[in-house]
Amino acid sequence: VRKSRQETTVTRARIVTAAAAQFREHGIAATGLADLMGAAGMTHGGFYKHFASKEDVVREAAQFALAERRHAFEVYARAQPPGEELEALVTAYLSMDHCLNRSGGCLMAALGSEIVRAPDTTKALAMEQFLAFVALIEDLLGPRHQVDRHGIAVTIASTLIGALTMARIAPAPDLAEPILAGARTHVLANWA
Amino acid sequence: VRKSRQETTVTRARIVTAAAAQFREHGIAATGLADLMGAAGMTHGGFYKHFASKEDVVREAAQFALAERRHAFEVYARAQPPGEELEALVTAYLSMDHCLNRSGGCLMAALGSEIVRAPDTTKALAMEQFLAFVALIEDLLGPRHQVDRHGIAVTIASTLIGALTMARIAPAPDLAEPILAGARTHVLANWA
DNA sequence: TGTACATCAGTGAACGCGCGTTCACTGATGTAC
DNA sequence: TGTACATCAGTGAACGCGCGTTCACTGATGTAC
Repeated sequence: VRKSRQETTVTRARIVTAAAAQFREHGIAATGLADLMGAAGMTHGGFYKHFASKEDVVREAAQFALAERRHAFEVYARAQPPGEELEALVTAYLSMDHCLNRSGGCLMAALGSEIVRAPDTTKALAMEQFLAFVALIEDLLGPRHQVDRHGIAVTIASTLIGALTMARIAPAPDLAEPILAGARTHVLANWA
Repeated sequence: VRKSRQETTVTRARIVTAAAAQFREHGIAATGLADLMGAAGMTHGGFYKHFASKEDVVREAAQFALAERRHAFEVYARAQPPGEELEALVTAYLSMDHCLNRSGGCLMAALGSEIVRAPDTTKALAMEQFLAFVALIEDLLGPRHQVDRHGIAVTIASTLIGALTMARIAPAPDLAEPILAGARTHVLANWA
């Protein structure tokens, strides 16, 4: 049942999208190729017509998810009134919506400690995307911060990722909320 | 080859210690019971004389590792000259030593995103330990911070965990170092 | 433009492998008298 | 205190299962003339 070149491209993209969601929802190790292909609406056998190995799709899914999320945050932040961009980004990142939406949220918060053990090529690509996110924050930083803007942006990004991960460890939303709120309050108090 | 009650207790503790190191080094899903028991100097069959399931030893290893690390940080910090305790803790947590020592370091940074998917009992225990770490930081916070000390401590703890995780994603130490240094500088500038 | 053939996306069965868990067995330890 | 028996920590083989990967096959798509 050969498919046209255009259909093949679309199918491949559908697998990457499904993989990005499944990995973030259930973790990389816990997501089997059959789960992943099933979520993309296919059987597992066809996987190797698109990718050479599981590690291959992990790399592509990570790249896709990180770039997509960063782009969405950037569009959202830049649509805000001047001077409120950073506050909007921080508030959106640390929202209960984001906390509950693992499969569509930040891949670093969803898979951070699994990426640490990924092959170097995957880690390098994740680091590139992290630094691009840091660059976005740096760009949104108000003019009152003149020295070490990069260091401040690294700190803010780390706080967001750390706080969201901890909030998700909370076994109930009423324990998660104060973690998100605390981080939001103090990041904004210091830098927005 | 029955062992004495005392030996049995020691053996059980050895398994928990080995498990805590193996899980932090290689991840929970990637560590098999055979690896874990091998690291404790036994064969895998004896595992079920001490634990009811893998999830059981995960829970105990997490509890142990988090409590042990927090205790060590507390002892270290309180041994510093008055007023320098928080700076010492932050510096130690964000050191390259800690970054390279996954198997003996902070379990949240090593396994954060795997704990998110653990059963609620494990998540609850991890959250308790996180809040105890937050309480330690709150206690070390200087007297110039009077309002929302808990919120500040939550933010600092999140920043430490997030920054260490990101530093470990860096594929080389020269990319990890500025992340640790940036977070250290700005946490100390704001709150120490 | 039409025809014949090669290509290849997707299916579903099969592969070896390592996982968590169970079990029969061993022999030193604990207990009862 | 000594003896007989029950207990149980640890071993190593075995269990079923699901994993990543391979493969023969199908039939629509792409290509060559």
